[in-house]
Amino acid sequence: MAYHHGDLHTELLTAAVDVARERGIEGLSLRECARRLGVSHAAPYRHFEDKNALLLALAEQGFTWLTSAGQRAMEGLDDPRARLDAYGVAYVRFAVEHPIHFRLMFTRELETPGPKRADDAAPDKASAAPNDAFGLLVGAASAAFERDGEEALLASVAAWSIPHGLAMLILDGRIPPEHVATTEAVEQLARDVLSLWRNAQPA
Amino acid sequence: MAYHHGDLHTELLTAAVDVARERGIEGLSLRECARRLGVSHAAPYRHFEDKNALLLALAEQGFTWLTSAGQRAMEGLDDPRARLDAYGVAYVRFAVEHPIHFRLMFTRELETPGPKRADDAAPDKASAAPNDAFGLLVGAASAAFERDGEEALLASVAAWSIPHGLAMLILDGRIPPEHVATTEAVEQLARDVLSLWRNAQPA
DNA sequence: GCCCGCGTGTTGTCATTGTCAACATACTTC
DNA sequence: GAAGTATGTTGACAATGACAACACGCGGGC
Repeated sequence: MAYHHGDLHTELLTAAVDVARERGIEGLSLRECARRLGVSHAAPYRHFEDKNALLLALAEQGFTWLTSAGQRAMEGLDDPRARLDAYGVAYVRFAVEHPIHFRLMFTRELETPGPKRADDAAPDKASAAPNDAFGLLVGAASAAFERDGEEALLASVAAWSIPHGLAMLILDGRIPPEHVATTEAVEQLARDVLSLWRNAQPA
Repeated sequence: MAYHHGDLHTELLTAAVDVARERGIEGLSLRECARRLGVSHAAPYRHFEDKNALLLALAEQGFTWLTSAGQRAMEGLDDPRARLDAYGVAYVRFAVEHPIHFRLMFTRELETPGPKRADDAAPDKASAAPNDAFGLLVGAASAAFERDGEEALLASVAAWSIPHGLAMLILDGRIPPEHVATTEAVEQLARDVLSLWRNAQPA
């Protein structure tokens, strides 16, 4: 399994993130990744079908990490509302700590690989990770809002929109710098925003 | 002023949107735009310094349109809360109706042109449009939340996050299709999400 | 012990693209 | 009518994504 580079597959993933951090996602190129790892320009194609596949793999990784972060944040909390808030804060924090992943998870026109044959046994392994993260949220939101069925979905969308929007705005530099200077500041901002909505208007 | 193509400058903008709609933003190329307009591959460079400048122009156009849409939506409304909600619904609607513009306005690593000389007289004309749209929101949010100064900013961020997050999620196909099938459905969804938060939790 | 096959990596190549320089042309202004 | 400038064109170059053909080295079957 290990050959020239130990594990070129995972090294490509981390190299891609490095390159994207320096040059932006648009400026990411497979050839540059290969160059940094000291392999030839075509080597990546032995591990990823094409550039899009590598980006998709990063997005998948991001969803997995996000799910873990969410679970960790809610660990030990019982109050549904507190759990939902904790998830929200963790969500924003994740976005700030892994901006490249987060952008790839969402911002991208998701180009599903396009199933060559529908009769394949593998049941959509590719899109499992996002569903995990979303499922976690739906559960937390349903409990917090005490809704079921269609209304639970609506509540989930609402509960998702706030941290998602905040995260996006932060990543796009739309929030004044002093509020996003440190991880602590970001968490505080997320908490403030969430609580502002909670107490928004009794009527 | 009008020459070969009437007004190649604006035609390039609309052509770019067309191409982006078909091939995705990543797949947009200046050469393809030129091809469609029947001009040579270098013609666009007489109207935009480079590809990034064209994208920036589209983003600018988007902010202008968004500001208009927001103003139109709030027109005739007096209740601050109603005004803020109207802005939110218009915001989401704008994103759905102009997805390419919206993505370019936000999703993009904003590459400011990088001022060659700071002593130039023009005071940042490029970034005026986003500030208009944001200013409109800050006003509406401050009024609705009855906050001032630093707290008003926080309220604005909160008020911005919801429609922004919802819009992003819709654009990324994360919302079940039946909720985004028509413009009416989208507006209803936006209204529901906003009102859900308003009545979230009295305590 | 030897051979074959396959996973992995390399070299070479092609079309597309962003960008620039040099050149050409039409409209404007005096 | 001439000069100047805005607009377009042609031709080039380097970088990139992607593919094909080839090379190497390790495993299993005889």
